[in-house]
Amino acid sequence: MLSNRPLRPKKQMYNNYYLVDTNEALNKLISELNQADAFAFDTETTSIDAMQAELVGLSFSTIPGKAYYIPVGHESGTHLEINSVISKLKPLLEDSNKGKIAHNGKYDMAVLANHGIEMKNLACDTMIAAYLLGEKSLGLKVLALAKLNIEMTPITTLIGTGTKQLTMAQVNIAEASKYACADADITLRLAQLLQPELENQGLMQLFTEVEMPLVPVLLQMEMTGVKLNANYLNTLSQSMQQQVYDLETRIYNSIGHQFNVNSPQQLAAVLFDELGLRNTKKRSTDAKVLEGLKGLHPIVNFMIEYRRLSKLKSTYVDALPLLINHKTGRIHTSFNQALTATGRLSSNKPNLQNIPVGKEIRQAFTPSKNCLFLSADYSQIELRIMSHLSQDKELISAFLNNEDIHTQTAAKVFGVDKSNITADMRRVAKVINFGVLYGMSSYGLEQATTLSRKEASQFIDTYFSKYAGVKAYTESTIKEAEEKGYVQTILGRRRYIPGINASNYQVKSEAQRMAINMPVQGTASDIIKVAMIEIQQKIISLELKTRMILQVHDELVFEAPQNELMEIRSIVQEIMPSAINLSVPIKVDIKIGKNWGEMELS
DNA sequence: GGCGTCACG
DNA sequence: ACGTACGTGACGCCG
Repeated sequence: MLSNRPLRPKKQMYNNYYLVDTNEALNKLISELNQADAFAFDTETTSIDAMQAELVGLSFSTIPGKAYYIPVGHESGTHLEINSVISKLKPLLEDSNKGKIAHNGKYDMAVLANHGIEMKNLACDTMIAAYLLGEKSLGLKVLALAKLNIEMTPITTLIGTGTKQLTMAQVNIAEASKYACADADITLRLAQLLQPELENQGLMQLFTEVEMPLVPVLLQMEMTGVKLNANYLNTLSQSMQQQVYDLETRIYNSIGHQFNVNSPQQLAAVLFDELGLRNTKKRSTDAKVLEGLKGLHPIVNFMIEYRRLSKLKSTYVDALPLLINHKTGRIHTSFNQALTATGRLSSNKPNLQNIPVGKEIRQAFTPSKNCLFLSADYSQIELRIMSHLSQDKELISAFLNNEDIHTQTAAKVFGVDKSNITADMRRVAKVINFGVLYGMSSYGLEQATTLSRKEASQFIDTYFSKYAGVKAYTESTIKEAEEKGYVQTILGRRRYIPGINASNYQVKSEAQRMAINMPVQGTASDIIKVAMIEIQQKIISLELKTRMILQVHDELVFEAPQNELMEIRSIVQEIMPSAINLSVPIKVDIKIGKNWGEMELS
């Protein structure tokens, strides 16, 4: 297949790039920045990790094709002294009337924060703009080629690769200057190109009122971090190590030889070939398969427990303490705002959005001295959103009347009065309610319950006859996707669904499920993002010491001094439910605790 | 670097 | 008849 890339030649980088290494030149640049409404900038540093990065230089651009580089941290060559540069730039960067344009501005803001600059007014982050526009690759260099047809020099040309890789501080100033100026220049040009596209696609409000104001909120959360009780985890690790060792021994004894218990392939050989245990379809050894093999051989229960323990130990108990920052003594996750297909955030290094529920691990997360944790989570937010988007009468009335939604669904699909719903019936109904959000199939429902395919199929039919609005909504959403090629949230966030008109059944079905789920999951994300921005504004305006520290999709966790607890509780209880108006009330549950593992409703 | 597995919402 | 639940990130194995 031929490349989609335009055949016209790459544009030449005609440009005026200037090195700023005298006070005169710096003053001239500052006056130019002062006269501009907005400017693009970029930082050069010694590390991709903002918490470790040392500032090497800054580049600025106010006019396409023209840029300046201020070296401040090169190991050789002469340049201005870093602190004098910082103090001269600080007023401009902290001026909230001066718009800043950057590519992944959260990173640059973190670097500046480490030099005492609290940057204000990130007006356009080109990485996030590209994300909202559905660009597949968000790197500056790739976007420059794709959107501007400009081929930029990769950083490896300057610093090399592998173990011999240099840092920017070791690159000579003239080379670094050209590179850094191009970054600021291209960022500015991209902003000028992408902003009209946002406008055309109805994404500008989402961009300027949600995504851009969210950046400093996330930065604050990342920089604050969270305290971790490493001593506790280290002790826990030792006792887990003993248990893991004991389980390994029992596993080997049960079959008479050793093997690598961590190898699914070797385990499959033991279970299916050697022991001849029931071998359904593939050679999967996942938890569900093991669950089905229970009682057939002693190894099965040992393996189930071994998997649980080794997962907790390797992923959390052992890994988390290693990520404690030596300067702050806390762990600092990184939130990715431009990754998911639905608009959710993601969290990495470490991922604090998948810490196991329950006391054992979570109690290791503790508040600072004299503080408590307060967590606030949206109750059944996605079903409430489904009721709003679908305008289904029965779903809406359930939430308006504060009914137990799973009990109501159970009553409808089982055809039984609410007073006669058993725990089992409610459990099935809960799975069905979730299934609706995912574009459920009879097979999916069968797998998630003990129902047969036929029963599952009947329940789905009954569900859609009782909640006709939901059925109509899923059908119209799929239709919209087929016609437009994308679906959207309440704030206009889009997800393009390329497979929606595919002839392949499987591709098409997957696309349909994505189309059904994204507006729901994405709207939940819109709502919590708005709430985060408003809560943070309130915290700042009231000069509270409370800090927002985590977001786990439908939950916010705060660290609050004892004497601010009641105030932050009422702020959160005021703002979260009213962040975006739906056709149904939004409910928020608040818990307070002395660690993340022992939170109690408040 | 892809795959299987499993932690979360 | 088709053959799956939606969205993530981290770990260990294997090649």
